[in-house]
Amino acid sequence: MPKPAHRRITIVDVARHAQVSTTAVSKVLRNAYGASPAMRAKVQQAIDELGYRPSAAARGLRGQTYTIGVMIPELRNLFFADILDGITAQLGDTAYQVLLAPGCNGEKEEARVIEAMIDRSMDGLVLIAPVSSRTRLNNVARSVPTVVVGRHGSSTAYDTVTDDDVAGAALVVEHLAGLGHRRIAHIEHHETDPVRLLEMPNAQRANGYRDAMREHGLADQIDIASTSYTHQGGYLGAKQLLSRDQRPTAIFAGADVVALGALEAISEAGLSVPGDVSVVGYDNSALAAFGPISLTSVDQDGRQMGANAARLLVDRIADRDRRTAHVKLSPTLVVRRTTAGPARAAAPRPAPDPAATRTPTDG
Amino acid sequence: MPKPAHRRITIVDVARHAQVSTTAVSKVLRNAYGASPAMRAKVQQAIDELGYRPSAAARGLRGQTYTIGVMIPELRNLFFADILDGITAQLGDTAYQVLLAPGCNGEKEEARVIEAMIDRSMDGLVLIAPVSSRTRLNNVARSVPTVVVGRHGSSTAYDTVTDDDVAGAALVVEHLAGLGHRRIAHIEHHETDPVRLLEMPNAQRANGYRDAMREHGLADQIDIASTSYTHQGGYLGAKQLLSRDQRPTAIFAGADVVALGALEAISEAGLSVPGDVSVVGYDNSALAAFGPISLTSVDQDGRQMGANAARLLVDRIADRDRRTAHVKLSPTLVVRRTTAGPARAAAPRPAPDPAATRTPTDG
DNA sequence: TGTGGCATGGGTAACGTTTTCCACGATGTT
DNA sequence: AACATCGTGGAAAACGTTACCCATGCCACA
Repeated sequence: MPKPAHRRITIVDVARHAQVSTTAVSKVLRNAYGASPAMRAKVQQAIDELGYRPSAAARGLRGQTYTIGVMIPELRNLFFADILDGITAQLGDTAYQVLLAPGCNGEKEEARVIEAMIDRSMDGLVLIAPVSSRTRLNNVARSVPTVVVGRHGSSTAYDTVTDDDVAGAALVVEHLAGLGHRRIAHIEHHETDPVRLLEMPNAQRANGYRDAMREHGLADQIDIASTSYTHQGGYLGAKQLLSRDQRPTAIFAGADVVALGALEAISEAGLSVPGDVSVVGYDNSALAAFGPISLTSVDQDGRQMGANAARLLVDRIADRDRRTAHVKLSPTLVVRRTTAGPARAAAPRPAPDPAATRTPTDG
Repeated sequence: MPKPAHRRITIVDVARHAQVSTTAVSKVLRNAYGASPAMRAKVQQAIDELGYRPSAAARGLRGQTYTIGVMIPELRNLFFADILDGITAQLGDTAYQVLLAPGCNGEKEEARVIEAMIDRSMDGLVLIAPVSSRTRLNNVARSVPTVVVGRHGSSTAYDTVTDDDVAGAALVVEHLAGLGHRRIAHIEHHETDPVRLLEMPNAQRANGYRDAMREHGLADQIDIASTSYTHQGGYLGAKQLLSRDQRPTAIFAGADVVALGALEAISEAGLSVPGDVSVVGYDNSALAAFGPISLTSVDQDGRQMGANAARLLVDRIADRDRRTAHVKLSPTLVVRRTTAGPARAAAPRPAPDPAATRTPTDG
């Protein structure tokens, strides 16, 4: 044979080969009710012998596509990659296939991508840190099962999975205050939109910072540089903070990249870390764990968030009318080498290597 | 209106609303031949008024799905993200939507993912650094237009886009030899499979290294540590190389992560970079560019590779029988602060601040 | 007045699955 | 014995789009 340009095997071929109806084959494929064990075996054998694979396009026309779409705003963000790992791990033994839609930074792009996923009749959507309006999200959720990850604010249309950013910020303040710091500053991502001010993690972190400062009797020390969650934002924010009359002894950056920018500004100012200034990040990304950087950071078990999202989504696909659920996970603080007691502190402790330092190999 | 639970608008609705046939609407949708400008306008208006969006599932059953699948073996690899950016940028103004399939490290996983994409009747596939056998790739390419990125070896069934890894390795050796180095060692990703030995970039880099060393009259200095392209691989490889009787004055790591591992091993051995040992990476990832690391590295324009891949794929979708094309791009070397002349060279330079120490320096 | 080509529009049969409904025999119940 | 029930299997109608082919009207040309 030269090149048969194989016509794809269809359910009809399988049915003929097993000498049953296509209905029967379909039932076996979907584990549906109404097929005896004998039938199941017979059909399964035909499927295996012919190497049959169902066409998702055809399935989508009537039933499910067994496809779950995940929207990721930024592929380079390692935290998002962790979430994705959690999703795929949770979905590993199911029939669902995960597909990612890349390149959706900005509301317009995001809308386009979500539409594209709906057009492709995906069975469910996981939206990671979406920026769309609440109304829009509700509309989306009404037309397809949806789980929103990393955005606060509960809805009756979609499930959510978040990390407790307020608690994360509190962990940071607590850690620093426990080390003896009082002038603890924060670099936040500037936000004006009133809804986002409530729902976006960055705003929650800033709120958590304020609350925790007050709780530790440091209300008068609250000092926030409002820039953006970028390397440059960290650099500029730290510069701003360091130029204060009384400069902070500790900086809580709202994200790891921000902390890296801050580190550069601090070093540029001729100061040392953690000798003169302690620095804490957020996300516990691979960068934070990297030996030479060794950044104290808040860890948000991304894998578990992803796993929860996947579980909720599969549940909702099975029962579209169940009540919405809102999972909030607790972060932990990973102490590394960018935090220590303030220079002017009483106890002249020899800076001990914190327990969280890692061997070079598990970076 | 309470909650209509909107039935999706179909092509029939549009046809009725515009008072034409579904065939006409379909022609307008696909920019197909046989529709007058007047017809186009009328139908387009109906589409806009009704907010109609075609169902990809239904389309896939007869024609195209306007979906392009990209297989990425490792999301965390920033170089792959660049490639993806190039693909989406090139496809930006077309009707195609890019979808990513994650979690395909390993031959088995890769096969599963590729099958999944074919099942979903994608119009074309971009496979980034696939590990499947040549036969398998050919089979895939026979059933769907395919472009393979980052794997050498030409095929008559699929197009390829690669970076010239041999040239890249030569750039490194040239740079180091130009600085006066003679003992230039290499850390490679171990490979035994004969096909991969020819086709995989890592093998090509090792070959390029050997060739370049010979060309520079350094054949007797060839020294390779065979580990893996991971952080740990770099750490162990460097440890191995540093324990040689005559230790190398320069290490060419086959990838940036490998270089980072090597940096840790070097620092652990009490040596400085680039004072005692120069280090070069490959990929010019964001990590390499990061100020405190500032790693000299080979840059492979990932965006351009992606753009080329997308262009080739769209071409092939349009004409499945055209000859296969094989694009090979040239890398460049980005010199940063991890390379300098060898310590025993003539000039008694004061040891500069090695980039690998923890204190952040600049941007 | 035919004849052929071209531009335009539509009718209809796919495409491969799932869903809905019905038939049939076996079994249990009154 | 008559009647409901259950378990199993199949026929046929969707699902929304595109491909294929034909009908029509118009024009140019012999």
